[in-house]
Amino acid sequence: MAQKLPKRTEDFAAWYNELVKRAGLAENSSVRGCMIIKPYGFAIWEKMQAILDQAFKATGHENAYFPLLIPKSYLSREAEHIEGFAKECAVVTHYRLKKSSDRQGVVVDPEAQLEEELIIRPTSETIIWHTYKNWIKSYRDLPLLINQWSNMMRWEMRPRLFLRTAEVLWQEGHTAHATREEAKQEALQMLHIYDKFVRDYMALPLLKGIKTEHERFAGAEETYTIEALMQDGKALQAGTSHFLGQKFAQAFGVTFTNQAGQLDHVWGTSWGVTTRLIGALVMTHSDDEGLVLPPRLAPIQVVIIPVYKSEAERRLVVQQATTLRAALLAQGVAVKLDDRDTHKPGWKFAEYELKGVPLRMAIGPIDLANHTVELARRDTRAKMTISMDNVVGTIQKLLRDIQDYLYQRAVDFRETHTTSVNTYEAFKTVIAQKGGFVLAHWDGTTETEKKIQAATKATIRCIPLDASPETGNCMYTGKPSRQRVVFAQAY
RNA sequence: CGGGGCGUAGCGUAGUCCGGUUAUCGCGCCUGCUUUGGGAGCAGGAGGUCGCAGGUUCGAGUCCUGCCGCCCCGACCA
Repeated sequence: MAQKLPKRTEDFAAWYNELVKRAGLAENSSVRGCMIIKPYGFAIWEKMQAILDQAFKATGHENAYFPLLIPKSYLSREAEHIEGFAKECAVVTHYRLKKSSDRQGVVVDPEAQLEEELIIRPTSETIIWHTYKNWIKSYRDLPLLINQWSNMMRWEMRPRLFLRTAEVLWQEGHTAHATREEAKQEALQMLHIYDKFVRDYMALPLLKGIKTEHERFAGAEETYTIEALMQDGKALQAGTSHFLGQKFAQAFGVTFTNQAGQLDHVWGTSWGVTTRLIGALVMTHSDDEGLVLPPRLAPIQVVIIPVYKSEAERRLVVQQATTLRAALLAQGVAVKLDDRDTHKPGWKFAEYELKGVPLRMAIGPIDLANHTVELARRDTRAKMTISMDNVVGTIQKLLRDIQDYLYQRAVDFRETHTTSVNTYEAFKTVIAQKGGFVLAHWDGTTETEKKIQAATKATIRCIPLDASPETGNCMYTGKPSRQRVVFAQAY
């Protein structure tokens, strides 16, 4: 008898942690803060990569690869940027080891010290803009639309699987443009690509908005964000897209001659999403039985489990299951037939529920006699017996239904966990007791923002992009405000 | 880096206060038989430098000193 997961309502953090490990997504490694992404978790990331990569290429971006190591001096070029990242950089100082004096182990060879230390990239703006200086001379070289799939490292104080790790897998896009307007459009375009991906594939509704000055990316002129709401009422930043203005072009001397023959600095953007998306996926849809995956990202969409007693029954059932698997594969359904004889059906039922496989098909002697199969939905846990004749069509429809249902359920959750307040007292109560997104008026100053954060742990997640203007007074200072902003406690 | 806690089999743990034959239990693992439509049962078996290094003692998982690692809370954060 295997152990149950902790309950979400009792200990959300423990539930999440156990679920990630038990479902086979990832585990902690012997290097603090660095996780091992296991095959099942990596399969989800590969699906995410494939879909996003296609969307990037469809909008004219090309993939490239820049070095992991960045000369230290590059990071001092853009003042705000270094301010934001200096505290969490891993530094390479030597290039050789040697046997220790007791011959038992190795030590760093003090004679192999680097003249200039190298920084493991916390993000690649600096080395990329250093390179762009050589690539860009004329308006004819623009726009330059580059993406890279890579890893980066930020020495986080308190790591958590997928949500906050020291080493992170991600993609980072870095583009250069001839005009302010074009760069800004690019940053917004990529935000919309993220939004569409997260909504359509991850079945997760998002809030699109602008970060306040306080929460803005170090070195950006404007940061756009997509914010998701988790089941425990905390917000999660799922992706960001930055309009860099001319800051990095100025810091790295990236200029071009425009059509009028004048020299100007180029305009930049950068945008990225990380394996944190997997954490968002887990925390949004899953339940106390385990993972719940939306069909469009599930590595296995349907699992077939044969049920039998005798060896003769086993042969007949597996034969039929193999035929059904082939029919599903032919229609592009990701199906797995688990015909291992080393585990019992009940064990497999629980196992694939833990792993969040959207649909389970059980087939046994009774089904062979009745020309049926049993289907079970992971999301609603509903079971149904259907005729074998309709299996493929029914499954395709159910997969679409599950995708839609998960999205709708997440939308409903977000709506019931979004609250408008007009007073600071009401704000504090909602943040402390209910959580979720809280819409309130704010006077636009970092000072007020910091005071509210210090008192309630809630931060301004974003200034919504698509909200209608509404005049009011800041709940904290009473000063005038033109729009509500979104507060929440966040990961 | 500040505060708190914990290191005993692959995992989770009892024992540590108050030192004493062979270190407890559960899960998992292996073998056999019976089982197989919701995490099977019975029987047998394997698996341990008690985090590391010193010290006290006739005797240390247990007491003392130092070190290392991990977890939780805070500051930080995609």
